[in-house]
Formats: sequence, structure tokens, C-alpha cells
Amino acid sequence: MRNLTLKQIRYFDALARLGTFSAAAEACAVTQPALSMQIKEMEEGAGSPLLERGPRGVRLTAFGTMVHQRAKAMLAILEDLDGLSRAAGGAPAGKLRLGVIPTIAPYLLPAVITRLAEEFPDLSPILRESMTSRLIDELLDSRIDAAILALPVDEPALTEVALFTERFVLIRPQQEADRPVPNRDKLREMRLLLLEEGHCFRTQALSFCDMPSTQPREMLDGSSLSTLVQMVGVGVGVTLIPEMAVEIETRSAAVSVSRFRDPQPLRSIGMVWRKSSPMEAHLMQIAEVVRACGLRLRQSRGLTTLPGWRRD
Amino acid sequence: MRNLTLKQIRYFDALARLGTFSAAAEACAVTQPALSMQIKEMEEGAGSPLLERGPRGVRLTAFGTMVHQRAKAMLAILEDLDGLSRAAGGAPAGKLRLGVIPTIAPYLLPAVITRLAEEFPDLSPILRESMTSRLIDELLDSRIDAAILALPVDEPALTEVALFTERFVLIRPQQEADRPVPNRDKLREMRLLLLEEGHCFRTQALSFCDMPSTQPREMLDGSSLSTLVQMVGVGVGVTLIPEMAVEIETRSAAVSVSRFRDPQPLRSIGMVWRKSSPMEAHLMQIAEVVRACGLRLRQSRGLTTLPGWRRD
DNA sequence: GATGTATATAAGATATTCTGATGCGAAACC
DNA sequence: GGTTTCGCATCAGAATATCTTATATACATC
Repeated sequence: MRNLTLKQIRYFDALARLGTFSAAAEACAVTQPALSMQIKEMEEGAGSPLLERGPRGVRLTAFGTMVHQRAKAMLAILEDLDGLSRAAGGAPAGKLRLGVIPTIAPYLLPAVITRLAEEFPDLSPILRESMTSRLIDELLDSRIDAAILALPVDEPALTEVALFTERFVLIRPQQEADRPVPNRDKLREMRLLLLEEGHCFRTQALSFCDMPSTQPREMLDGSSLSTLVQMVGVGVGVTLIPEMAVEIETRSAAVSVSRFRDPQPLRSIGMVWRKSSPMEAHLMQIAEVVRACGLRLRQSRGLTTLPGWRRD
Repeated sequence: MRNLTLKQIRYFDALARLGTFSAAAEACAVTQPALSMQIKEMEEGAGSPLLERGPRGVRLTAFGTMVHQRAKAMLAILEDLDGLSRAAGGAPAGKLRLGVIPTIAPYLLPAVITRLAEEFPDLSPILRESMTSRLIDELLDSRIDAAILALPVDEPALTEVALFTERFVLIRPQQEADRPVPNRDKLREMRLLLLEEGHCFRTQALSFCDMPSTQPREMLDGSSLSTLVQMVGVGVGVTLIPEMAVEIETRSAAVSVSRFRDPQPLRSIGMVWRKSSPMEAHLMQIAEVVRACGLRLRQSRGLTTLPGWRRD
């Protein structure tokens, strides 16, 4: 059973359904000996006979029945796969209700909607900005078609596709620019400004510093990355922001931007949708556009040398 | 995607897991060009790229992620299939709790337990006789491991394996032996003795005569085939019994046995067990023994000429 | 016993798939 | 800044697998 081939599975299924080698061979558009040999091969591989030969055809053994169950399951997946690739050809069109988390939306969406309009003129994206937990609810509830957020999501009913990763960078007041970059332990002793409870980015930042999110904090919470950066600018403390936000948020504030030493904190951005979504084939293509935008953003920033291609 | 092969699936899975062609090729014990070509083939078949090539390895496209999901599912089935055939090698041993319906048990079981003891000396069958509905409950409840009964059962949680079919024959008083065999319409006008409510055989017999089981009947109900035949013997009416029962039940009664014209009534005997049963590999082998007994019974009866091998 | 149906086997022809060598490009190294 | 390393693509010949045609064998039916 180790050298099983899909051809054998197909032959076997036809045989199980039609009941004679000859009929199955005809259905598979091969000659009867060809089919016979493949079935024989299969039985040798399995170690037990799959069917009982009689003068008027064949019938499955109990073992054959079990194998046939599996064979049908595999062919069903194959069928699905076939539909998937066929549908991947057609261009997405119609309404697309897309949810995005607040720490991504303002930076990524401009590029995304531009590119989507270029590539899929018949697509009408309807955007919605919410925090992760709410997006998931809306997804499961079919109130949106897909969401762009930080992975992992870990909902069995949802498919998640990783698109790209991005680093977190440290934002300090301009006058601290020359100080060495703190490690995670040092960071814990500094006055760290974070987003309010509920933002996944807050949790991720805290976990980088090894601080439990439940721990009582005397830090200030802001409602947007923009607020946080502005507060750093006036010397209230320091903060972390995702790299994607750097260009926009630091334009109008007297702050310095520093990258951490390895291991650098990062988050994985992905797109998720219902496993059962009929738009899956379109969503894949849309995800590809979103990824391209994300990668482009990551490169077109003059923060340091180009980050280079890496698996992450 | 129409000429997909399992080899390609395996290569693709390794590639998706390991991230580079070279590593995947090594894991699959082939050279890197071999793997590259198969992946290329796959992408051509699908019409869209499965992965994005970068200088330090590859990463899945959204489409690739979807395909990989399916690939993993197929490999899981394959794994399962492998376990199935491996286990099919070992001989069944230990306790086997087997349920059988009353219209089969007395005729088939003697042969079955004998043969099981011969073929699988380490197996200890524990038998239990009940009607179909009860057997199913006990199966679902894990109080028995398998059941021999008339198909179809149609419980999604159960696997059913067809073993053989057997005809129903007409039992009439000895003195009516020379009369022509009634067809189903004529039969309806005769005094037909049947088993009590709850036996699947009763339902099957009624459905052969096109009589709804709910219809009020003035016929007599017996609690066993034996009773029915004895009553026919004293001239109370006629009855149907499964062919398997003929030899034993007609030995001590003054009755005649006749087969119907086509289409002959028949029932399909099968074995069922929980889909999740860990003994599945053993149950297959046991089912095979039961089938052999059934077929042997069907042939060793001198009722008419040998029935011949037929798909039914 | 002759015939029809159905599977098994054998030998040569045909495709498919693999290997080993080579080339090219991008990153990493010194 | 040149050199090395890593990783994928391509190519031609070799090795396998698979198919087809022709033939043999088994069983049941007439």
C-alpha cells in the first residue's frame, strides 16, 4: 500500500462501482489487462485480496469495501481540488466584504484597494475595520467574506492563509535616539505605551516583553498607534509599533525609530475565511494581491537596507 | 489537475513543510530536479502557481495553501489505508461481541463459530441474538463490536459490508405442492403467516407482497420461523422463509418448498460495525469468514440446481 | 460438448520519471 | 568588491512503469 497511485484508486473505484474488469476498463478508457494489472498490483501492495473473482464479475471483499470507502474519499478531495483550480482561473467579481484590524487597515488598505481595482475591475470591496475577536464573529456569522488580521486564529471552521510577516519597531523620543536599543528585559522597566485592551497588537507586544497581559500595569493605554506615537513625541514614554506603520505615523512626530536585535519581535499577517466559502477560489487570488501589497510596503521603506528575502 | 499523481502530492507536501526544493527532495529520497519537475507539472496542471520562489526557499501562494490542505487530507487517508492493510495481516484475537438477528442466527451461526474457531483459535466470540433495532442501539453504544443483519442499515456512524444475498421461498402445506406458484398478487389473497412486529424479515416479506406494514392484517403472527413452518404443516396457511432456514425448518413438517419466479424476493445479509472501531481490520477478516459460510450454506442445499454465481 | 463471457498472462511498444551534469541568480562571507 | 555558498531550472540519456495486442484459461449456459 506504500506505492499506491491515484490511477490505481481510480481504476479500483470504477471496478467497485461497475462490477467487472471489462466494464471498468472501458469506463477508464484503457484495456482490460491494463486495469487487471493495476488491481493486482494494488492487492499485492495491500497484502490481502480486495475482491473475490467470480465467473460473472467481481465483488468486494470486506477489506475491499473498507478500501473503497477511502478511495471514494480521496476521489472526492480530488474533485474538490479540480474545482478549486478551475475556479482559480476566473477573475473575482461582485461584492467582497472584507474586514481588517485597526493596526493594519490605515497602512495596508490604500495600496490594497488600488491594486484590487486595477487587477479586478469588476470587484466591489466593502471594507470594515474591527478588532480580531469581532471580525471572527462576523466571519462565522457570514457578515463578512474574509478578514485580514494577525495569525494564528485557530478556528476550525476557518481557513487561514499566511501572507507576510512584519517586525515591531521601537519608538522613542528623538533625544533618546543615541541610547542603545534595549533588550526585552530592559524594555520591561521602561514606560511602555500600548493600545487598549482588545487589540491583538497589545497582546503581542506584551508577550514579546514576557509580561502577562493580565498583570496590573501602570502604563498608559492609547486608542490608536497614532496617539501612542504622538505621546512618545512629547516624552511620556516609549512604544512599539508594527513596521508597516512607521512611515505614516512618524512623519509628524519628534521620535526615533529603532529595530531590535534578534530575535526580533514580529507578527504574521494573514487572511482568513470560512472553509465553506463559495468564493474560496476568488479569495485566494485576492489574498495574493494583499500579499504583494504587504511585501511591497515592507521593501519600499528606507528604514534600513532592504530586509532581504527570508522565510518567516 | 486532472493528471495529478500521489507522488506529486507527496512531493508537494514535503515541499510545503520543509520550504526548499532540495530539502524536500532529500526527504523524498529523490534528486532535486525530479522534485522540481513534478511540482512544475502540478502547477501546469492546476493553471496557477502553487508557490512563490525566492532566493532562500519557497513559500506557498494562497492557492498553494488551499491545495496543501487537500494534500494533507489525502495523505491522512493514505496513512489510514496503510494501517488498515498492515493490520489486515494479523489474525483476530481476543473477545468479539457479535450480534445476530433471529432469522439468521440459528442457521448461520453453527457454521460460523466452527469456522472462526478453526481460522482464528485465539478469538473468543461472544454471541447475542436480537432484532435489528436493538442491535443497532447496542452497536452505537459499544455494547457489541459488530452485528450480522439484513442491509441496508443506513446509520452514518456505522460501516456496512454486504456479504451475500439469499432468496425467500414459499412454504405451503404438503398437499398444495402441485399447485402453481403464486405471484405476489395472488399471494396477497392467501393466508400469509408472518413473524411478529419488529422482525425485519416481516417487513421485507410484506414489502414483497406490496402490502404496507401498517395495514391492519387478519393474519397470524408467529414468534419464530420454526413456529410458522409448523403451523403451515397443519394447514393454517402459507408462509415465507429465508432460503437459509429451509433445511432445518422443513425437516420435521409436512410442507412443500417452492421458489418464486423472477423477480424473486431476496434480502441482503451484511455485517456492520462502528466506523470508529479499532478492530476494523479484524472485523474485515471475520466478515470474510461469515461470507464464506453464507455462500457455502447457499450451495450445499439440494433444493434446486446450484444457483450459480451472480452479482446480487 | 460448443459457445459466450470474463479474467489472467506474456511480449513488445510507448510513456513517464529519474539521475547526473550544468547554468544562472541572489544572498552571505571575508 | 570579489568570492563562495545556497538554491532552483534545464537538459540529455538511462531506467522504470505502463499500456496494448494477442493468447490462454476458467466457468456457466445452451
